[in-house]
Amino acid sequence: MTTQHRPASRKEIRQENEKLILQAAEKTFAEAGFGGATMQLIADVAGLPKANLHYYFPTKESLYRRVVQDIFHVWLQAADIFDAADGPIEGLGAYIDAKMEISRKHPAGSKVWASEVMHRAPVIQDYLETTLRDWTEGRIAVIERWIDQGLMDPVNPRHLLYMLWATTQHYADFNHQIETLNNGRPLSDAQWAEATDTVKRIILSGIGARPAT
Amino acid sequence: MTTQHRPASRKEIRQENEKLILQAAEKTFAEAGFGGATMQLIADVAGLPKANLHYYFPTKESLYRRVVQDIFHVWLQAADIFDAADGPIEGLGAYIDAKMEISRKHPAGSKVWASEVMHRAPVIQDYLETTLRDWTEGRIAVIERWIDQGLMDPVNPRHLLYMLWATTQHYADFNHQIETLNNGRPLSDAQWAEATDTVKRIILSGIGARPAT
DNA sequence: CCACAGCTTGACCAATCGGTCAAGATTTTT
DNA sequence: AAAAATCTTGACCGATTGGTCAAGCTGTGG
Repeated sequence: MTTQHRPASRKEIRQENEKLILQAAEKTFAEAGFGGATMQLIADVAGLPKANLHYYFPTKESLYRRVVQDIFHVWLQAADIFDAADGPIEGLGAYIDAKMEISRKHPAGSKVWASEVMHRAPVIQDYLETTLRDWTEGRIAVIERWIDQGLMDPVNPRHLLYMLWATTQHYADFNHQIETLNNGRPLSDAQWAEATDTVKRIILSGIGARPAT
Repeated sequence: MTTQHRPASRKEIRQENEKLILQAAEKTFAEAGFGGATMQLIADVAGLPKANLHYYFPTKESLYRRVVQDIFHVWLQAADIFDAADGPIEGLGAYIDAKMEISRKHPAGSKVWASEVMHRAPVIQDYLETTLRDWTEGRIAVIERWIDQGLMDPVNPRHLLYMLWATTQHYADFNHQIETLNNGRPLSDAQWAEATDTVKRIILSGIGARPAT
């Protein structure tokens, strides 16, 4: 039972504890919401005394802000696949794959984001108005190019994007409902594969995507 | 300024106040979450003293439970259209219309539901396991019949349903994000029509829906 | 018109929460 | 090895919250 006790340096301690706290905070905020989560509960999940949290993050709001920002950056990265593609089948297909993977592996992050946006984005409104808006316009331009190239039917790109977000994030945000309707069991590997496949097939077929020759 | 003061009878007073409180509660729970909403704030929105809320609803949780239950019943009603249809184009099309309409008119209700499910349904888990499960199985059977009749491609009906829920509810739950990406303005009538039309077209085309002759 | 049942409300309370603080432990720097 | 900087933590505090209560108010049925 002699666990190798931390020979940790200062920087290591800081990094390790911040990570521990951020993980506990993400989970707790996702499960209880901002108002329902307490610093004491987050501290318990992280295995640290409450006063220690306030040493690293002065206020509950600053901790929450950091959690939401981190999630947002993970989301943005997931979209690089989008650009490297020659057409909608490859690009949108890979994007759906990536977002479904995130929904499966990190549902808590998705829930915190959803909760933040549902409450009118009190802490990340500026991100919505700058980074997200720019990102969205960029992808819309890509989709419009595909349409012009005859690689897909002329559908409204903005609403297509919303549909992709809605569908993929639904598997994270509503995972409890989906589990309940799956007889209380989490989706198996095969079920996740079928979900991803169904989503891809309906959307790609729905927009009349054609392979880039 | 002499507002016709309540000649109200006992029953009328009760109905009127309960409705007032439930409306204020739905709005407040949607905006702040269960933990973030306070009885005092709900009372202010309703224009009643806080102690009066506790007269009609003994605890915050009982008020919240009532709000969620009411929303759930509205949702179930919206699906009657589903059954009366001869095929997917008519049935799913009408269902999408109905749910988009609800998302536009009552976003608060959708948000409360989403929040409840995201937090693992602490108060309506039994509904998920009974009513929602039965409802879902029923609709899956309808869709499977359409597939057998050759009215649409053989897609997994369960994931198709999730896709419908995800997409339509997204316009309510994430209305703030959508508004922000629309230059801070709510969607116009025309934009709502285009959203609904795009969703219907992609999905109905995506599942290869054919008219019932 | 009177007695009773239902409705209203300001004042109040115990519990909990976010946040503070000072004293001690540990590592780094000089 | 001593001084400085950083990290840890139990005890504590003011503010807020959900909920209570008793006294007064208002329809209603006899």
